[in-house]
Amino acid sequence: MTKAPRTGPYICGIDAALDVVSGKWKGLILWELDEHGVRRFAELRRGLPGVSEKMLTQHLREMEADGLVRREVHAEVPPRVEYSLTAHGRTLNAALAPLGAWGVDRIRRERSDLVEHRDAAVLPRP
Amino acid sequence: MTKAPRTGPYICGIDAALDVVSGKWKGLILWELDEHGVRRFAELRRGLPGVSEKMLTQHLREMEADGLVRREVHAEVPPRVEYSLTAHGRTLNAALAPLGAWGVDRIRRERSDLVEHRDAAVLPRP
DNA sequence: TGGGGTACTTACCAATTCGTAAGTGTTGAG
DNA sequence: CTCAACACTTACGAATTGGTAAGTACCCCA
Repeated sequence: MTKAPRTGPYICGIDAALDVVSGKWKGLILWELDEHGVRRFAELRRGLPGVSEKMLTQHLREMEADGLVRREVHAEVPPRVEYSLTAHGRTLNAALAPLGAWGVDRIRRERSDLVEHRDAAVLPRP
Repeated sequence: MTKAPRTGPYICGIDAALDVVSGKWKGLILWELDEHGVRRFAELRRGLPGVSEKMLTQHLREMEADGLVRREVHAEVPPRVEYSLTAHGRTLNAALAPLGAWGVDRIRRERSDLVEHRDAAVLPRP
Protein backbone atom coordinates (compact mmCIF):
# COMPACT_ATOMS: atom_id res chain seq x y z
CA MET A 1 0.00 0.00 0.00
CA THR A 2 1.04 3.60 -0.28
CA LYS A 3 2.24 5.94 2.41
CA ALA A 4 0.06 7.08 5.29
CA PRO A 5 -0.92 10.74 4.80
CA ARG A 6 0.69 11.89 8.05
CA THR A 7 -1.68 12.70 10.84
CA GLY A 8 -1.41 15.97 12.68
CA PRO A 9 0.41 19.19 11.86
CA TYR A 10 4.14 19.64 11.62
CA ILE A 11 6.07 20.76 14.63
CA CYS A 12 8.76 22.65 12.75
CA GLY A 13 10.25 23.11 9.31
CA ILE A 14 12.75 20.29 9.66
CA ASP A 15 9.86 18.04 10.51
CA ALA A 16 8.00 19.02 7.34
CA ALA A 17 11.08 18.73 5.15
CA LEU A 18 12.14 15.36 6.48
CA ASP A 19 8.63 14.09 5.88
CA VAL A 20 8.98 14.51 2.13
CA VAL A 21 12.63 13.47 1.88
CA SER A 22 12.66 10.36 4.02
CA GLY A 23 12.30 7.24 2.00
CA LYS A 24 15.11 4.97 1.03
CA TRP A 25 15.69 6.46 -2.42
CA LYS A 26 14.18 9.92 -2.42
CA GLY A 27 17.41 11.75 -1.91
CA LEU A 28 18.97 9.91 -4.82
CA ILE A 29 15.96 10.49 -7.05
CA LEU A 30 16.19 14.20 -6.35
CA TRP A 31 19.85 14.14 -7.17
CA GLU A 32 19.40 12.20 -10.41
CA LEU A 33 16.65 14.46 -11.65
CA ASP A 34 18.54 17.59 -10.74
CA GLU A 35 21.62 16.30 -12.52
CA HIS A 36 19.92 15.19 -15.74
CA GLY A 37 16.92 17.49 -15.94
CA VAL A 38 14.63 14.89 -17.48
CA ARG A 39 14.72 11.15 -16.98
CA ARG A 40 12.58 8.25 -18.05
CA PHE A 41 11.54 5.52 -15.67
CA ALA A 42 14.07 2.97 -16.88
CA GLU A 43 16.83 5.55 -16.84
CA LEU A 44 16.17 6.33 -13.20
CA ARG A 45 16.07 2.64 -12.51
CA ARG A 46 19.50 2.19 -14.01
CA GLY A 47 20.76 5.28 -12.20
CA LEU A 48 19.80 3.97 -8.77
CA PRO A 49 21.58 0.66 -8.40
CA GLY A 50 19.52 -1.70 -6.27
CA VAL A 51 16.15 0.00 -6.41
CA SER A 52 13.13 -2.17 -7.19
CA GLU A 53 10.47 -1.13 -9.66
CA LYS A 54 7.90 -1.07 -6.91
CA MET A 55 9.83 1.33 -4.69
CA LEU A 56 10.72 3.54 -7.61
CA THR A 57 7.12 4.02 -8.73
CA GLN A 58 5.96 4.40 -5.15
CA HIS A 59 8.50 7.09 -4.37
CA LEU A 60 7.87 8.88 -7.64
CA ARG A 61 4.14 8.94 -6.98
CA GLU A 62 4.64 10.31 -3.49
CA MET A 63 7.03 12.97 -4.70
CA GLU A 64 4.57 13.91 -7.42
CA ALA A 65 1.82 14.22 -4.81
CA ASP A 66 4.17 16.37 -2.74
CA GLY A 67 4.69 18.70 -5.68
CA LEU A 68 8.38 17.93 -6.11
CA VAL A 69 8.29 15.92 -9.32
CA ARG A 70 6.44 16.38 -12.58
CA ARG A 71 5.32 13.30 -14.51
CA GLU A 72 4.60 13.54 -18.22
CA VAL A 73 3.08 10.61 -20.05
CA HIS A 74 3.45 10.49 -23.81
CA ALA A 75 0.72 8.39 -25.40
CA GLU A 76 3.04 6.30 -27.49
CA VAL A 77 3.89 2.72 -27.83
CA PRO A 78 6.10 1.58 -26.25
CA PRO A 79 5.03 3.91 -23.43
CA ARG A 80 7.24 6.87 -22.64
CA VAL A 81 7.06 8.62 -19.29
CA GLU A 82 9.31 11.49 -18.42
CA TYR A 83 10.12 12.70 -14.93
CA SER A 84 11.57 16.05 -13.98
CA LEU A 85 11.75 18.34 -10.96
CA THR A 86 9.25 21.10 -10.39
CA ALA A 87 10.45 24.52 -9.24
CA HIS A 88 9.56 23.46 -5.70
CA GLY A 89 11.64 20.33 -6.10
CA ARG A 90 14.62 22.33 -7.25
CA THR A 91 14.42 24.59 -4.23
CA LEU A 92 14.39 21.50 -2.04
CA ASN A 93 17.53 20.28 -3.71
CA ALA A 94 19.18 23.60 -3.08
CA ALA A 95 18.16 23.42 0.58
CA LEU A 96 19.63 19.95 0.80
CA ALA A 97 23.02 21.00 -0.52
CA PRO A 98 24.55 21.99 2.85
CA LEU A 99 23.31 18.76 4.35
CA GLY A 100 24.96 16.83 1.54
CA ALA A 101 28.21 18.66 2.15
CA TRP A 102 27.98 17.82 5.84
CA GLY A 103 27.42 14.20 4.88
CA VAL A 104 30.49 13.91 2.70
CA ASP A 105 32.51 15.50 5.45
CA ARG A 106 31.17 12.96 7.87
CA ILE A 107 32.01 10.09 5.55
CA ARG A 108 35.53 11.44 5.31
CA ARG A 109 35.86 11.58 9.11
CA GLU A 110 34.56 8.06 9.47
CA ARG A 111 36.97 6.65 6.96
CA SER A 112 39.97 8.25 8.62
CA ASP A 113 38.83 7.25 12.11
CA LEU A 114 38.16 3.63 11.35
CA VAL A 115 41.26 1.66 10.59
CA GLU A 116 39.77 -1.72 9.73
CA HIS A 117 37.78 -0.45 6.79
CA ARG A 118 38.79 -1.36 3.28
CA ASP A 119 35.52 -1.93 1.43
CA ALA A 120 34.19 -0.47 -1.79
CA ALA A 121 34.87 3.09 -2.82
CA VAL A 122 32.28 5.75 -2.15
CA LEU A 123 31.19 7.99 -4.98
CA PRO A 124 31.36 11.42 -3.38
CA ARG A 125 28.39 12.98 -5.08
CA PRO A 126 26.87 15.94 -3.21
CA MET B 1 15.95 -3.64 20.00
CA THR B 2 18.21 -0.87 18.90
CA LYS B 3 18.93 0.31 15.42
CA ALA B 4 20.64 -1.85 12.81
CA PRO B 5 24.14 -0.54 12.13
CA ARG B 6 23.51 0.06 8.41
CA THR B 7 25.09 -2.38 6.03
CA GLY B 8 27.14 -1.17 3.11
CA PRO B 9 28.73 2.17 2.32
CA TYR B 10 26.89 5.42 1.71
CA ILE B 11 26.06 6.41 -1.82
CA CYS B 12 26.30 10.14 -1.28
CA GLY B 13 26.42 12.79 1.41
CA ILE B 14 22.66 13.20 1.63
CA ASP B 15 22.46 9.49 2.20
CA ALA B 16 24.92 9.68 5.09
CA ALA B 17 23.29 12.74 6.62
CA LEU B 18 19.76 11.39 6.45
CA ASP B 19 20.97 8.21 8.10
CA VAL B 20 21.78 10.05 11.31
CA VAL B 21 18.84 12.46 11.24
CA SER B 22 16.00 10.13 10.39
CA GLY B 23 14.16 8.98 13.44
CA LYS B 24 10.91 10.40 14.62
CA TRP B 25 12.34 12.85 17.12
CA LYS B 26 15.95 13.41 16.15
CA GLY B 27 15.36 16.68 14.38
CA LEU B 28 13.54 18.02 17.41
CA ILE B 29 16.21 16.79 19.81
CA LEU B 30 18.84 18.59 17.79
CA TRP B 31 16.76 21.72 17.85
CA GLU B 32 16.12 21.57 21.58
CA LEU B 33 19.75 21.02 22.43
CA ASP B 34 20.90 23.75 20.09
CA GLU B 35 18.38 26.15 21.58
CA HIS B 36 19.12 25.45 25.24
CA GLY B 37 22.73 24.35 25.17
CA VAL B 38 22.36 21.82 27.96
CA ARG B 39 19.29 19.80 28.84
CA ARG B 40 18.48 17.05 31.29
CA PHE B 41 16.54 13.98 30.31
CA ALA B 42 13.28 15.12 31.86
CA GLU B 43 13.63 18.57 30.35
CA LEU B 44 13.96 17.10 26.88
CA ARG B 45 11.00 14.91 27.59
CA ARG B 46 8.89 17.89 28.48
CA GLY B 47 10.19 19.78 25.45
CA LEU B 48 9.11 17.08 23.00
CA PRO B 49 5.39 16.65 23.55
CA GLY B 50 4.38 13.07 22.86
CA VAL B 51 7.75 11.36 23.02
CA SER B 52 8.00 8.19 25.08
CA GLU B 53 10.86 7.56 27.46
CA LYS B 54 11.93 4.58 25.43
CA MET B 55 12.25 6.48 22.16
CA LEU B 56 13.98 9.37 23.84
CA THR B 57 16.72 7.23 25.38
CA GLN B 58 17.04 5.20 22.21
CA HIS B 59 17.47 8.27 20.04
CA LEU B 60 19.85 9.89 22.48
CA ARG B 61 22.02 6.77 22.58
CA GLU B 62 22.14 6.57 18.80
CA MET B 63 23.01 10.23 18.48
CA GLU B 64 25.72 9.79 21.08
CA ALA B 65 27.11 6.84 19.12
CA ASP B 66 27.00 9.00 16.00
CA GLY B 67 29.07 11.66 17.73
CA LEU B 68 26.35 14.31 17.70
CA VAL B 69 25.42 14.38 21.37
CA ARG B 70 27.49 14.38 24.55
CA ARG B 71 26.12 12.66 27.64
CA GLU B 72 27.41 13.58 31.08
CA VAL B 73 26.37 11.60 34.10
CA HIS B 74 26.76 13.24 37.50
CA ALA B 75 27.04 10.66 40.25
CA GLU B 76 24.44 12.20 42.49
CA VAL B 77 21.21 11.18 43.95
CA PRO B 78 18.71 11.71 42.48
CA PRO B 79 20.65 11.00 39.27
CA ARG B 80 21.49 13.91 37.01
CA VAL B 81 22.32 13.39 33.35
CA GLU B 82 23.04 16.28 31.06
CA TYR B 83 22.87 16.23 27.30
CA SER B 84 24.44 18.72 24.94
CA LEU B 85 25.58 18.90 21.33
CA THR B 86 29.12 18.15 20.29
CA ALA B 87 30.86 20.40 17.77
CA HIS B 88 29.93 17.88 15.11
CA GLY B 89 26.30 18.07 16.19
CA ARG B 90 26.32 21.83 15.97
CA THR B 91 27.64 21.71 12.43
CA LEU B 92 24.84 19.32 11.55
CA ASN B 93 22.33 21.76 12.93
CA ALA B 94 23.84 24.53 10.85
CA ALA B 95 23.62 22.32 7.77
CA LEU B 96 19.98 21.62 8.54
CA ALA B 97 19.05 25.29 8.73
CA PRO B 98 18.29 25.77 5.00
CA LEU B 99 16.21 22.63 5.04
CA GLY B 100 14.25 23.96 7.99
CA ALA B 101 13.64 27.22 6.17
CA TRP B 102 12.43 25.27 3.14
CA GLY B 103 10.11 23.35 5.42
CA VAL B 104 8.47 26.40 6.96
CA ASP B 105 8.00 27.79 3.49
CA ARG B 106 6.35 24.57 2.45
CA ILE B 107 4.04 24.62 5.45
CA ARG B 108 3.04 28.15 4.52
CA ARG B 109 2.22 27.10 0.94
CA GLU B 110 0.18 24.17 2.12
CA ARG B 111 -1.91 26.23 4.47
CA SER B 112 -2.73 28.81 1.83
CA ASP B 113 -3.54 26.11 -0.77
CA LEU B 114 -5.80 24.05 1.42
CA VAL B 115 -9.09 25.72 2.22
CA GLU B 116 -10.66 23.12 4.49
CA HIS B 117 -7.94 23.30 7.09
CA ARG B 118 -8.70 24.80 10.44
CA ASP B 119 -6.85 22.63 12.95
CA ALA B 120 -4.27 23.47 15.59
CA ALA B 121 -1.73 26.19 15.12
CA VAL B 122 1.76 25.33 14.01
CA LEU B 123 4.70 26.60 15.95
CA PRO B 124 6.98 27.85 13.21
CA ARG B 125 10.30 27.03 14.75
CA PRO B 126 13.17 26.66 12.27
C1' DT C 1 2.90 5.93 54.57
C1' DG C 2 2.17 7.45 50.31
C1' DG C 3 3.15 9.83 46.39
C1' DG C 4 6.15 12.13 43.10
C1' DG C 5 10.54 13.04 40.89
C1' DT C 6 15.10 11.20 38.83
C1' DA C 7 16.71 8.24 34.56
C1' DC C 8 16.25 4.73 32.75
C1' DT C 9 15.26 -0.85 31.02
C1' DT C 10 12.54 -4.63 29.46
C1' DA C 11 8.91 -7.21 27.23
C1' DC C 12 5.53 -7.38 24.08
C1' DC C 13 2.73 -5.63 20.23
C1' DA C 14 1.21 -2.72 16.26
C1' DA C 15 2.26 -0.08 12.35
C1' DT C 16 5.02 1.13 8.73
C1' DT C 17 8.47 0.26 5.23
C1' DC C 18 10.96 -2.47 2.07
C1' DG C 19 12.01 -6.58 -0.88
C1' DT C 20 10.79 -10.50 -4.04
C1' DA C 21 8.48 -12.31 -7.48
C1' DA C 22 5.08 -12.59 -10.70
C1' DG C 23 1.62 -10.75 -14.06
C1' DT C 24 -0.10 -6.97 -17.71
C1' DG C 25 -0.21 -5.51 -22.74
C1' DT C 26 1.94 -3.94 -26.83
C1' DT C 27 5.88 -3.57 -30.16
C1' DG C 28 10.09 -4.46 -32.62
C1' DA C 29 14.28 -7.25 -33.18
C1' DG C 30 16.35 -11.74 -34.09
C1' DC D 1 8.13 -17.81 -32.59
C1' DT D 2 10.37 -16.09 -28.84
C1' DC D 3 12.33 -12.83 -26.23
C1' DA D 4 13.54 -8.21 -24.57
C1' DA D 5 12.04 -3.55 -23.57
C1' DC D 6 8.67 -0.27 -21.81
C1' DA D 7 6.15 1.26 -17.37
C1' DC D 8 3.97 -0.34 -14.43
C1' DT D 9 0.60 -3.26 -10.65
C1' DT D 10 -0.36 -6.80 -7.31
C1' DA D 11 0.31 -10.15 -3.67
C1' DC D 12 2.90 -11.79 -0.04
C1' DG D 13 6.16 -11.68 3.60
C1' DA D 14 10.21 -10.03 6.15
C1' DA D 15 12.43 -6.37 8.44
C1' DT D 16 12.48 -2.16 10.69
C1' DT D 17 10.35 1.26 13.59
C1' DG D 18 7.48 3.04 17.08
C1' DG D 19 4.00 2.69 21.08
C1' DT D 20 2.36 0.93 25.75
C1' DA D 21 2.99 -0.51 30.00
C1' DA D 22 5.36 -2.10 33.64
C1' DG D 23 9.43 -2.55 36.65
C1' DT D 24 14.01 -0.70 38.95
C1' DA D 25 16.30 1.86 42.77
C1' DC D 26 16.82 5.68 45.41
C1' DC D 27 15.30 10.06 47.66
C1' DC D 28 12.53 14.11 49.29
C1' DC D 29 8.24 16.11 50.96
C1' DA D 30 3.95 16.05 53.45
